[in-house]
Amino acid sequence: MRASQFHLNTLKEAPADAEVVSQKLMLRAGMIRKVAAGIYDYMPLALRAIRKIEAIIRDELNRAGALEIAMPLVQPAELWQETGRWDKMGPEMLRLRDRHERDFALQPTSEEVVTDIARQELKSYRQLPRNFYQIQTKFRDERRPRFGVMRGREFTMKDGYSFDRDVESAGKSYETMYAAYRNIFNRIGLTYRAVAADTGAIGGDRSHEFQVIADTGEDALVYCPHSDYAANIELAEAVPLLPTRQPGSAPLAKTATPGKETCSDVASFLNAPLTSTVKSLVLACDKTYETDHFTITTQTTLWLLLVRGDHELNEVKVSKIEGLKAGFRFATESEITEHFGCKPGYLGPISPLNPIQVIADRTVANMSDFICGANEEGYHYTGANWGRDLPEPDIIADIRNAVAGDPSPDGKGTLAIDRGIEVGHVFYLGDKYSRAMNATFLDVDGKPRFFEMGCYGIGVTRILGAAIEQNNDARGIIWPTAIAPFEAVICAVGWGKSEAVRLEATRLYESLLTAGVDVILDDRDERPGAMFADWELIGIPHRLTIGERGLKEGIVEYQARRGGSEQVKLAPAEAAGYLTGILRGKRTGTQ
RNA sequence: CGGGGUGUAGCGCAGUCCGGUAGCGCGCUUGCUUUGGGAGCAAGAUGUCGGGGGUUCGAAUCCCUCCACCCCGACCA
Repeated sequence: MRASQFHLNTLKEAPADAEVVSQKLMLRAGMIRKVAAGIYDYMPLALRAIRKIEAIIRDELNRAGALEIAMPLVQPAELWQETGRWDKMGPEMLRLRDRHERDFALQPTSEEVVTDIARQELKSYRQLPRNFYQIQTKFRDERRPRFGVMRGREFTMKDGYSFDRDVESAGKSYETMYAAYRNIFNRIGLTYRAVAADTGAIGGDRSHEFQVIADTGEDALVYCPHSDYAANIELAEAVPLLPTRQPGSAPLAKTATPGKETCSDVASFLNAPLTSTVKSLVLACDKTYETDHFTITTQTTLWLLLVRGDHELNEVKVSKIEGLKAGFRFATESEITEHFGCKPGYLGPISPLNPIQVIADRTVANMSDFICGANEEGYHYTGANWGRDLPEPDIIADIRNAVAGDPSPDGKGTLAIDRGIEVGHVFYLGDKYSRAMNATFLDVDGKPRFFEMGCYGIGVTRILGAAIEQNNDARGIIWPTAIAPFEAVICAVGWGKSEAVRLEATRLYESLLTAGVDVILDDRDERPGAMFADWELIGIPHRLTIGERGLKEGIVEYQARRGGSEQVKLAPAEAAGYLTGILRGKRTGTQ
């Protein structure tokens, strides 16, 4: 490709509404254009990177035995009604009507359609296992699209689905996909971590997220540097920090703490460690039922949850506790005042105005001589002890977020936390969809059985954003070579006036093309500063510069985008070989 | 959806309080000079001032209304 025939449109300033670095750089590099909230044009540079990502995904999935298909973007309501998701999905699913007033949805995912394929196409256990995937546009009408392509409404996703005859075989399909995902992300060349993830209503332990490590990531990843333990913080077990309860020695004392409403304020006011305080959080569960045909009554139950003062409540863990599974919210201030006889900031488990179910974190349950609110404005208790000063908690459970420094649940060291961007997810579905849609095959005994399913997603366009979030500097993007819009650029300095530069640059360009290098020749006759700034912003990983000045000394210069300003001086005849050597080394090195 | 904010040239912004010829920088066009880190000079082109309604002799500016976009808020690739 010659730059004079390509479409480049770089900006010195990013549009004001761009927030994260990947969005700013993609807009400045002219890769994307915003058409509406969360909806973008992908210009030639971006599409080249997307196609490379897709090619790697196809290659690895095909190698792993998956089969590419294409399912419709516009899907009939009937299929979604079969699984009940037509009602469950809510406004995130964009619905539309055709001219006959029939309901359709723009697909946010394709479990229903692919299960419909399976129940019609897969009739015998002899056809199993089978794995279908597609790379296709998805639409999710996010409440708040943001971060450019990282959380768009329209995006490209690879979604795949496996069908197996039993749980054991489905486990193998899952492992095969997990391994394929590792190969895919290794080849793409980003630093990532595969972490155990929440399985929601399905249960079991077969759900892993592939997270690109970046400080700007929305997810927290808990891992053990000394073992292979790694989990999303939503799931990661937070072990009790006190092995057993020590008997308390301090007397219970009500202490004035005027105006001190947070644990850290109370701790510093009382000159006590934050770890000796207990944080009280009040949740409410609303249960609605019809008392008769005309009246709907709401019954609200309040729960008091206790975590240590320096810990945070984990709402995903809470949602798995019996009695809170149906859903919960934070109690309102008036509900709290009514129940505790005191405003938030001074709440505690000792003698609330009305009795309440108490759920203590496992660490809290072993604390002694702790500090908690006295249910009286301006006062806290010190020296509180379970059993002696208040009843044992009704429920003891892991309800806090793990924090860096916690012991690893596998006992092999101490946990650390990274932030990550979720770019892939493998998930065991079981027979949730096959059962709902009556999708069966005939097993070896001649009896119909439900398919055991798995689903596997990769956010193709999100990978672009994640790659940039992870790899950028003050000058712009730094693409991993495997997904760069071009592997290399030749900057021809003085193209317009120097015959020697034109000849040498063209010769080098041709020999790189012959060697199979994806190279762009910058023949725009721009000033060198402008060329360098453009390609550094765009993030092309390898650059060769040819100018009259260098040619007089018999050299062209090589410079890597990453790694500062060191230039390698090369004889023009050896430049192509030098670059292909680097690229070949890279290619084998990352696999 | 709730709260906050912004809409003026392709991009970044000023002008709005206090109504009176629509501006600046970047980019774009033409010419000359320049040519190894976003060139200089000169001459240009580009706006329904987000839309609609109102007040006024006169509205980017004041009033009403609608819209779009952004930011902050616990289901997600």
